[in-house]
Amino acid sequence: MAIGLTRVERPACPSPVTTGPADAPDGPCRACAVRRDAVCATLAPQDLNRLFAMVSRVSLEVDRVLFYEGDPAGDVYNVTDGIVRLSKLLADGRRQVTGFLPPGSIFGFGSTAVHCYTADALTPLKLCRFSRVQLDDFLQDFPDFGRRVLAKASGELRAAQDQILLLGRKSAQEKVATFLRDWLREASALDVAGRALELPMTRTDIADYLGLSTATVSRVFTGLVRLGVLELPSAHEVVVRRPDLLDDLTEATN
Amino acid sequence: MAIGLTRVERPACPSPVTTGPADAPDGPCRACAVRRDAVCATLAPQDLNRLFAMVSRVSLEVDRVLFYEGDPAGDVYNVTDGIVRLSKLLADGRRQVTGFLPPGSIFGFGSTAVHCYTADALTPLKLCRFSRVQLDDFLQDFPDFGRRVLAKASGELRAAQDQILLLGRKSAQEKVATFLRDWLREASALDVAGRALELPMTRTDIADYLGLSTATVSRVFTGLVRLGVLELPSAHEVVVRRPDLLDDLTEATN
DNA sequence: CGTATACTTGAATTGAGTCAATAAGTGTGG
DNA sequence: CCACACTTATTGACTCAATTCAAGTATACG
Repeated sequence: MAIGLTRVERPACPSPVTTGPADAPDGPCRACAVRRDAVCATLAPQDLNRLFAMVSRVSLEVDRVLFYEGDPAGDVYNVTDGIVRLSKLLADGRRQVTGFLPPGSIFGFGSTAVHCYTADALTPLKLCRFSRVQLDDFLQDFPDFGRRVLAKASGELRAAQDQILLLGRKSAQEKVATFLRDWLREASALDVAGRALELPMTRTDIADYLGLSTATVSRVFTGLVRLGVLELPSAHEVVVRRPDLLDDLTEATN
Repeated sequence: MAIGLTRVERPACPSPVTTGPADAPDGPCRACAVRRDAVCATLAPQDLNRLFAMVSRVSLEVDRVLFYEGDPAGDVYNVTDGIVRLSKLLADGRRQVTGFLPPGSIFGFGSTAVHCYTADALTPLKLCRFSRVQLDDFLQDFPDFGRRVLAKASGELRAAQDQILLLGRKSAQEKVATFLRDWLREASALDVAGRALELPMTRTDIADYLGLSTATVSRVFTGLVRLGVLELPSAHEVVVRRPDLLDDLTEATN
């Protein structure tokens, strides 16, 4: 089996736009889109204010890089808007996307001196940034906060193990079907179901996420259309006509 | 590409042997093999005693199952001796080994109602078992304990992401070389280097860990012997003659 | 010491990749 | 508003790495 080659160059200007706490919605955090999901969800209002006073808000345009694999690490991020793309590279340019993080996710915790993946903006992003030291203080003072961070971390671990199963043992069709099913689930938790679903990532992103080539991803997509499972109004929109069939295809029963 | 098929049946008797705290070494935990690595490492002696009073010690023979994927979850485990094998199955029997956990690892934390992998004994095992409720109490009372649990969890996450890169983008030879290098590193942290290294797992385990077939694993092994990188005194012993070459093979430079 | 299990190796097959050509969007500026 | 350039997606023809199938050989164990 040959290996996907997606060479990624460093863009000229990776610097994100940073602003202080001031520009956040009036009652800070009150109007936050991930108020219910994020690690800070169970903090009392006054504690939330204390946390908010420590964070800086970060905005990032599409494809801008937050940090590169190998950069010195020290900050923790909480996604409030948009989707973060995490990826790793091999020396010869082969890329593996390790995750697409929706709002409510945190990343960058972990105690390595350098980041072990690149984080960039799949869609326009808004993040809360705080330092590991600040995280540590909060873990100290608010056990429930720590519990929620641990819960997020173990959720990520669970997802990673599912991805390991997918990458190690599933066929191309099963991989794509699983990806679409999961994306559908995630979206319908927020969006309205039934309508066309937006796929913000490119075929290359999907291929690098599933350990395939773009050609194969494309072929499987058209195959699913032929089967009547999907419609593709455009390259970045999917209508799942038969969620039941899609589900069957995520895992052959033999 | 076809998919590895390793059908796994439920053995008749999966029940582990459990004993109370009583049978532990005299000053409990004092003589524990993972005293320095485990989550409990930084607890003060009296806190350690409190923790020890809560845990039950579990012993497991080779290939005995601790719990199955899908079993109701509720306990957390700390490996003190031996190696735990974690694996997941697809409906048709394809297996993916998601990890081999050495002493000092914890697993089973995470807040799902059921376990999302099977845990069994790759080698004779000794574990500390405690409930999630007890873990929670400890997180509440000892922030430093919580920090160490989080550090373990993020270490596992990092390892999982490395495995995702390996499964998604590496060739068979790169996969096997990476596996051997990592195993060597891990062992030399404990064992004496230079001598024959024990590989307790079968070729099937390795194949299911690397997303390959046993035939391919076997062929790559003999290939590495031909290259002068390895010697294989027996199927479960490796001597790494050229660690430098092995390292080069973990990732093609193009 | 025989029987089951695990490992190796060869031959043939195949799923997914590479390479390459077209098609379809997406902008940008005249 | 259209023409040009550029990127992204689809599709076909061919290739190849890893699989399956099938012996044959070691190894372990009761």
